[in-house]
Amino acid sequence: MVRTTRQRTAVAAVFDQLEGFHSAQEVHARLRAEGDTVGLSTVYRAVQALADDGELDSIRTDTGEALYRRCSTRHHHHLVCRSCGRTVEVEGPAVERWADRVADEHGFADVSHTLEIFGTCAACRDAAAPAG
Amino acid sequence: MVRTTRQRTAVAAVFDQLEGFHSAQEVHARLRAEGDTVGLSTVYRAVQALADDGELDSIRTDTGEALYRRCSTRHHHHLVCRSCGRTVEVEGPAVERWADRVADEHGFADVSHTLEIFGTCAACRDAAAPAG
DNA sequence: CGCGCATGTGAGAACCATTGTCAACTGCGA
DNA sequence: TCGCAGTTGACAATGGTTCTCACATGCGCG
Ligand SMILES: [Mn+2]
Ligand SMILES: [Mn+2]
Ligand SMILES: [Zn+2]
Ligand SMILES: [Zn+2]
Repeated sequence: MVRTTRQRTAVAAVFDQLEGFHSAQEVHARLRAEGDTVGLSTVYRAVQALADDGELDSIRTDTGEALYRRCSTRHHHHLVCRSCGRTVEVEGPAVERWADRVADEHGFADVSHTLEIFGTCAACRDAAAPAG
Repeated sequence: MVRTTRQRTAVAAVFDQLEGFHSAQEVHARLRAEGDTVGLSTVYRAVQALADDGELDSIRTDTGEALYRRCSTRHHHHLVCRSCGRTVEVEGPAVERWADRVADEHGFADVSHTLEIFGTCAACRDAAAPAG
């Protein structure tokens, strides 16, 4: 049976104040900075539990680091800025159907999928452009 | 300027004999077993170089481990069996266009994407089914 | 209200894939 | 063949994540 603890509440609260994806380490540091001490192990357990419950969405960076963000419960994917990390939730029913169909055609069952789109957002392109 | 060395040749050769995805560690062990000694660091550098050249395709496991496999040069995605790791290369031009369009609509440029489909293959389902 | 205990916590160690170091080695153009 | 930039590999270091285990505590129950 799952208990409501100060620590779990604090970790969940962080994601209410934060946009985009953040690592367990980042959440831990932020809590520390606020004077809200929560052990690193506990933060890891908390974000994983939240992700299992579907309250957080998770992705892996190129380096294999796990990032989490609060997300809507409905199935969706992410459009992520390579430069600033800004993310946009996107949906594509047609893609969903395509994935299921392709898997079915090859005899695969219990189908799931991961899909992420990467690019450089307009703000980051403007920032990089020569002034003037 | 890139040199042809015994080690790089050996690593590349492994992927000619192997189906599916394999880790650097795995490749290293296999070379060792064949009496073909190649340093672990060298194997890591070799698979990364091959991936950069587009000769190997790479994905990350749930645990963040990098896996590589020889793949065709044309853009495609993977349908992977959760149980045995068997993979099928799949293509979906419509998905490509959708991803580009979605990114464009949100002002993102230099767009790329990752897409993987997971499921249980027919063979694995048969194996799991009660005998008789 | 407490009690009891299953759950949760956290400091620190362990894990383990990956990367860095650097002296020795070698492919290959000149 | 020479010279050296590119390459190697034993080993150390990194760093994110997980494990350990003694201690703390939420909460159902009496
Ligand atoms: Mn989807
Ligand atoms: Mn694609
Ligand atoms: Zn951006
Ligand atoms: Zn299978």
